[in-house]
Amino acid sequence: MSNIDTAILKAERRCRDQGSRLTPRRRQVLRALMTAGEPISAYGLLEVCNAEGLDAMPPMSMYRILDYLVEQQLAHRLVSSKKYVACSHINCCTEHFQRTHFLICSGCSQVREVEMSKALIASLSGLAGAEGFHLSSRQLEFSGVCNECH
Amino acid sequence: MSNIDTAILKAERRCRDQGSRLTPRRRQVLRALMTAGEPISAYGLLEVCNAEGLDAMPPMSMYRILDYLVEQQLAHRLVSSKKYVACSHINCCTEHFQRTHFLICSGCSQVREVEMSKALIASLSGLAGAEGFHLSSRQLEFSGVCNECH
DNA sequence: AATGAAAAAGATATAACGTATCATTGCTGC
DNA sequence: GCAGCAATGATACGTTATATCTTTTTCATT
Repeated sequence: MSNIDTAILKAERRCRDQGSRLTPRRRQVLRALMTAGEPISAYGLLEVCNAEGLDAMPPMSMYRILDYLVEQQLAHRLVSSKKYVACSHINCCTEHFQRTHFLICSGCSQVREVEMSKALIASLSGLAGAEGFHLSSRQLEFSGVCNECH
Repeated sequence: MSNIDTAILKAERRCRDQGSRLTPRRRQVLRALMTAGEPISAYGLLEVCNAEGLDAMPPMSMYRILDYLVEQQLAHRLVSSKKYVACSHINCCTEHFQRTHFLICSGCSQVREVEMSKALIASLSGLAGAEGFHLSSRQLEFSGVCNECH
């Protein structure tokens, strides 16, 4: 059984535990997202899914499904590139990180999804506090270059 | 002389020093941006400018001018909201920060533009390094709530 | 099984954001 | 004034995202 199949099973369980369902459409999108293996746009996913023979899905449905997957933390939306990635931690954890960041390689589009250290959160909150702000961002995105591309 | 007028003068000087010009159109957009006082979209700015009586400007021109202003660091683009703000430091510094972050209040849209501390940069770079990445982001955006809205 | 409420998905239209390309205008140094 | 370059205008189109209404599916209850 492939990694992806295992992940789908885990995702199904997660949805059920949350009182919702990983429907066939949602499963199809999640699988497409995992298969892509790199950030992909909503319309890119649409193309992939609609090439798979099932009836054509309208954009609205794709956005709804992506919203759902993001809500369930099975996927993430990268605001800096307007693309989506499957969560890297579907297989490894029952609970998702509270705060995450993404290191996005501008060479190869590879994305590393990393938990924020307590120390980093503390220093960010401190900085914000000094300016009279209470932070609420749960996700940060950094662009950079990975070792291979460097 | 208003703050904005002073800033325009400074901006003009900055452009001249860079070997370029703050043309009437560019000045008009920069002034509109400063007058708005909060993040505003390219199309929002277009409306403002086109309401001012001069000939209508096409979207393309607005984007070009915004690109220019961002390049000159007279304005910044907030990727998380697809909006633009005038740089807060036109009046106070000759050189702009190398790295900046933005604290964006989700209550009142107020934006605070802050220089990143060396310590923060160091801890971010460290984290990225541990993941085999070399950071290149020069701008981070945090959403949060300001004291007044809290 | 029939039924009704709620969740999900489909259909259609349109809004919002952004860029490619080519033509025209205007500034600047000779 | 005129050549060359920077800036702007005009037109068209591509991409991303949402509003709204309808239909289908699911699932608990009778």
